[in-house]
Amino acid sequence: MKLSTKGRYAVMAMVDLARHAQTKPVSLSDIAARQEISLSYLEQLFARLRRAELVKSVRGPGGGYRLARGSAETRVSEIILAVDEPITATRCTEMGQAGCRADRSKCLTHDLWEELGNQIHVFLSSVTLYDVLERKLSTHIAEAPPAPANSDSMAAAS
Amino acid sequence: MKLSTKGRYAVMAMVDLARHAQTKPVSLSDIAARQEISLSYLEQLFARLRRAELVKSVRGPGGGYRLARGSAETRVSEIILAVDEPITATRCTEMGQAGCRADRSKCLTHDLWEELGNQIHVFLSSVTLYDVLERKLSTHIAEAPPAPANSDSMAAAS
DNA sequence: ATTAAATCCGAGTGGACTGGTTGGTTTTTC
DNA sequence: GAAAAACCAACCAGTCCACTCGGATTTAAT
Repeated sequence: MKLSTKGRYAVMAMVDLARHAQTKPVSLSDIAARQEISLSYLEQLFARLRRAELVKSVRGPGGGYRLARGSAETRVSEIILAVDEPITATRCTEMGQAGCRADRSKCLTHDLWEELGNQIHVFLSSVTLYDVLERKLSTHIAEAPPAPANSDSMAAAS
Repeated sequence: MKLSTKGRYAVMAMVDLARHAQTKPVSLSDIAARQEISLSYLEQLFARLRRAELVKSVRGPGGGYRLARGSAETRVSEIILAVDEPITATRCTEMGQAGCRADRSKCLTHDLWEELGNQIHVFLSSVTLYDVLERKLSTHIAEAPPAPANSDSMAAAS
C-alpha cells in the first residue's frame, strides 16, 4: 500500500463527506471550500473513488456525492487503495511472486517490507470513516515493544 | 516518519553491511555490487548514516564502513530517520504542535495520521538489523481486527 | 615516493509524481 | 433557457528521487 499525500487528501475529503452527508448529496465545491483542496483536484480523486464504488454521484444542480455504503462500512484502507494504486515495491518486482524470490541474499529485507505492509494495512483496515469522525481510533493494536535504548523522534508518515 | 525507496535502499545496504562485517570494514563498492545500488548514491546515504552515528568509516585502501553499534543494537527506524529526514505532514504543519490545532474540523484526520505514524514507528523500532538477518521478524505486534467485510488486496508500503 | 583504494564532497540531471489549471461537455433542476 | 453541478482530457510548474560526474582527500601497499 502506497502512502502519499494524495491518499491523505482523499481520506480528508471522504471524512468531510461522511460528516456532511445527511439527506442531500454533498457537492465537491463545498468540500473544496471546507478542506481547502482545489476543486479540479478533488474531481480527479472522486472519479477514482466512484470507480471503486466508494461513493455515488448525483448530477445536476443540487447534486453531489454520497457515500456508497455507510461511514462505518467504509474503511480507510479502501480509500487509499482506490486513489493511490499500489505500485511495485523497490526491488522485488511484486510482493509475493517471482522476481525477488530468485536471489535470496539480494532481498534480505523482503520480509521486512512485507511485514510492514501488513502492519499498515491491518491498521488502516481497522479504521472506518465513522471511527475517524467519532475519534474512536483503535489504539488497541500495538503495545510498546521492549525498546531498550534511547527513544528516537517521531514524525508523520509520508 | 517518511517511507520512501531511499529509506529502503539504506536499510538494504545496512543489512548487507551487518551481514558482511566480520573483521575488515566493508567497502561501499562491495555493497554496491551485491545490492545493485550505484556507488555514488550509496556514498550519499552513508554520509547521512555516518552523521547519525550509525556507522563508522575507515579511509584509505582496505577501508570501508563498520556498524557503530552491534547489529542487534541498530534499529530499522533509526536508519530510515537518518536518511529520510522527517518532512512535515500534509496540512497540520507539524505533528503535535501549532498549526492544525487551531481549526479542529479542518483536520479531522490528524489523529489518524498521527496514530498511523505511531504504528509504523513502533513496528520499525521493534526490528533490528540482527532480526532482519536472522529473519526473526516480530509479527507478534498486530493481531487481525474484527474486519467484517471483504478483504481488499494487499501491496507493498511505499 | 608512487600508486591505487577507498572515503569524502558538491554540483547537476532526467524522469516521475504532485497538486493544480484550463477549457470544455454533459446532465439535470429551477 | 439559465445555472449548477458532475464529468473529462489535456497540460503544466515545481519538487523529489535516484543517479551521474568530476573531483578532493586520506592512507595502505608496493
